[in-house]
Amino acid sequence: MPESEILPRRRGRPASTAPDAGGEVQSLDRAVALLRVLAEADGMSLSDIAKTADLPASTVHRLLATLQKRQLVNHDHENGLWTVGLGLFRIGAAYLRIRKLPDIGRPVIRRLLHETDETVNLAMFDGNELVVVAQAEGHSAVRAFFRLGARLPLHATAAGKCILAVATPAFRGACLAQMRYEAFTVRTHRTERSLMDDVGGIEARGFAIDDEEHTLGMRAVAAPIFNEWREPIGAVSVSGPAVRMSDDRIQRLGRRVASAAEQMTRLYSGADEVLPPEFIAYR
Amino acid sequence: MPESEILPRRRGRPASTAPDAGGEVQSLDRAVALLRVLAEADGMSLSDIAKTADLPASTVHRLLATLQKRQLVNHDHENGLWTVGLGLFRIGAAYLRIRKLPDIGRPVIRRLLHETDETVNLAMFDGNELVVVAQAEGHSAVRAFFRLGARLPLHATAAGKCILAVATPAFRGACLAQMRYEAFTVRTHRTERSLMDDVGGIEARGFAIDDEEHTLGMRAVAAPIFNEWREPIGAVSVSGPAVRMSDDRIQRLGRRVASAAEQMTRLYSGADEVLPPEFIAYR
DNA sequence: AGAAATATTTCCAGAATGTGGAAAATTGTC
DNA sequence: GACAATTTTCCACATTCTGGAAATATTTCT
Repeated sequence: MPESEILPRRRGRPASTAPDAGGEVQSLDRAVALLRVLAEADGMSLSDIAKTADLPASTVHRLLATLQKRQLVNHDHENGLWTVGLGLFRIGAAYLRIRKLPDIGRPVIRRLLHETDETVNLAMFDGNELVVVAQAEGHSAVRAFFRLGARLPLHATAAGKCILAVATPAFRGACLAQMRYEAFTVRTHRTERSLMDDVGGIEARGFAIDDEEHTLGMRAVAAPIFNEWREPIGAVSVSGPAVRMSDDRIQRLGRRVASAAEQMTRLYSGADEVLPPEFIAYR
Repeated sequence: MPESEILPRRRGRPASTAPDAGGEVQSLDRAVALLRVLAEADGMSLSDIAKTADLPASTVHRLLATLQKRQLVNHDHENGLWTVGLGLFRIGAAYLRIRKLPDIGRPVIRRLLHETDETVNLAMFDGNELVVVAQAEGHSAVRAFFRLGARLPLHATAAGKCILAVATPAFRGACLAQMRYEAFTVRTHRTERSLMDDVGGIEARGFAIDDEEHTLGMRAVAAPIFNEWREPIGAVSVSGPAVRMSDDRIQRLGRRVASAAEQMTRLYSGADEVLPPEFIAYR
């Protein structure tokens, strides 16, 4: 089990380094340009769009008609104006769900890696489980144990336990009710009592500790990340071999992880401006 | 209807009534299909996408490469997975017409969440469909069923039914004519008669009720939000597990949702000034 | 370790498909 | 009422897209 898993690398023929390698689809490229034009102004006539995009009206009309059928643009039949459609919003909204936390977290975990030289994981909580969505690997011999997309058990990882610690009592109860207490090592919590004794101390301390509970010889610390409603949406963790993770260093790393998590919470909920203003409107 | 205004009418050759008149651009149509696929999953490989969209891998690759150059999709060079991109979000978010309501509604739904401790959804109606544009999730074990960007069926949700209830007879007729009555649960309305019996009582009551019609075990209440012309532009709903939603509580929540909707109507139609000045510029 | 299977990217001949000028059908203006 | 402006459709032409196959890599067998 403690085999250092290799990250899933890219398969297939590698992309050439040429700047415009790969395909070029003219009609699609033009359609995207039209969407950009439409996004600037709210409601344009066909001829205005054609003029702005520098394309013949018939071509613009054909592209818009196709987009309209897919609901990516609206065409007001009263006044003939074209606008960006709800369908586009629907697709665009998926971006927040999928990419917001990883995009925000990447620079933070990168700095964490450089400071600690241990593996850093960023995991998202989807209501049932934690999923690793970004990571930075330490350069040591012992490498990452979770790969991108790996699921972290709530009862046997620092990330999972810190989520339990900050959840509402009702939600925590629901999680505990269906907990299966799979035993990964001899130190894995196997009863609710044992687990909750551990979890109870996390909130005051500010971070959770995994003391060889998932993998023998590995210790980790983690802290939760919140959204603007103060709901935990994920966690950041630092893990390394027990020989390097003395109790003393665990405390220092724990405080560092907690401050990194706080920073990500601030970024995620829009306190600081690192993302385009559109983010703020729809969080 | 006082429709004697000198509204600018549509100019140019009128569109034919044929359903698929106008242009068809295959490559663009396919690209939109790919975006839809990507929006559903969080990260897919090329071959998965090709399989799902039922297109040859080389074609998919060419389209994705074009979209990537325009930032509409991301391609992770580490693991080769494709996701929806920031550019897509930026264009979708530029949909100014749907921007005003979420901005206004956010504080209202936040208070609604704190008062009720149940999931609150704010959806916008664009004449064809209802789309969730903001939400506040309850802290309980049972969570939201609709996420941002989700489409709400008119016949099987409280939000949809309250829109039908306040629409003009002509518009309601048009909606009913193309209603497909998809059955989500055993309680979903499956005939126009059944649906309209329900809808008929909504206006007098002030709110609509979804009694496990979309999801078994879930009940919800909703009320419509109007613009300054008294046209319904969206709805706010509160939903929770049936065990917590007694008939008695449904009545109380319904009245509360109705008053929240009224407040949003007032704010939206400009009775009170709560928005920052820069907002005006975008209207 | 080598072979087979799987995956991504590029290439290219062939033709399907998109292109855009022109015509048709309207509304607005003088 | 004629003319200008605008949107939509039409259609001949060849540009542009298509998709099978090859190239190049990783993962999994044997």
